[in-house]
Amino acid sequence: MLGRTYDQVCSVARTLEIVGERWTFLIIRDALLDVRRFDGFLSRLGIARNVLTDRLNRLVENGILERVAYQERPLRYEYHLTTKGRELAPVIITMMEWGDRHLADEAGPPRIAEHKDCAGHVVAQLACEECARPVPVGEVTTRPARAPLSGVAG
Amino acid sequence: MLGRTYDQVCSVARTLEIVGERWTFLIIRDALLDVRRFDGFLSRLGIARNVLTDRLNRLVENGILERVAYQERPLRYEYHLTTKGRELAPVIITMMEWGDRHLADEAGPPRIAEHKDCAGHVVAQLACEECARPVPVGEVTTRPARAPLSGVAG
DNA sequence: GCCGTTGGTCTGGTCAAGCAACCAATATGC
DNA sequence: GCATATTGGTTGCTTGACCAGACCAACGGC
Repeated sequence: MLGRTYDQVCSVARTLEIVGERWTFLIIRDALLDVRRFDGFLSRLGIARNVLTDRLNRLVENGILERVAYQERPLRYEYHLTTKGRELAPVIITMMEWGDRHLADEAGPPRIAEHKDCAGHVVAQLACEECARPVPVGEVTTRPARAPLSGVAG
Repeated sequence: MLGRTYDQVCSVARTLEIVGERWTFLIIRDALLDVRRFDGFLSRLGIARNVLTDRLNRLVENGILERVAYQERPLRYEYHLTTKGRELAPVIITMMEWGDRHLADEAGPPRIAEHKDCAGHVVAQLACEECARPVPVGEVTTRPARAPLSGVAG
């Protein structure tokens, strides 16, 4: 992120180095809503052109987006989410839910997640593979998975 | 975020305005690991002191952290997560999982989430309230929840 | 009275973000 | 053939965020 990195042995820090820059999450959010072209991102986000260029390039470099030609003469590309990129949807939906719960205005949530198959409401949750039940935030801890090499971060 | 805001009717954008700045997610990650003092964050993160001051103040203003005095003379505060702040844990765990899946090195994930009660492995997942089943990323859409006022964002 | 601890503030330089102008390849209208 | 529009950028300048390090302040211990 920002050229300098967080430089930590931590999957959260590593993830943020790729998607933690300003605008990046919103670009991915829009890509999940089927925005694909430079102009589309530009007009929806109100981002500076050079910054958008930079973010799209970085996302392509990191395998979140891929460039797909949609016409020759002039050669033009669309930016499509890869599988790796689409797998960021749970992160975004989880943020959306938190925002809905804590930052919504009177009108309620602007947008809701839905199950394609049955139109049911989709929620993000933590689940225990042992108990096979949803786990409330208060019941989660984390622990180091391997011998702590440097003792830093997690 | 950055003084200017994303200015969108979108819970993701609103959330990012509060926690989307550089370092903020890592501060919350550390707070979830029971780091509470200025020096603690400072030494674990390698963040500039003035930036840490700024981020802690913003998190307190936004009700993610609260200042709790732990001694008088000199008056010293710890920074504790509020409930609102602790509810960001699913966001961070979801990012951690994505990083584990896509960015881990040979040694595997540095840290894993665990259910306090049964020591089972905790995973983040999307679930349908209708089907009461986990929902794969490919089966989720979002739709506007109210009449689209401006037609922008979600 | 001096050092160490904790939690900052201040300063000055670097680098990212924002904005507007410009560029390039092509299609379209006349 | 020339002007104009469309799409997707690049360039250059300005502003402002981030960084490192110095400094400050309140106190405890010796």
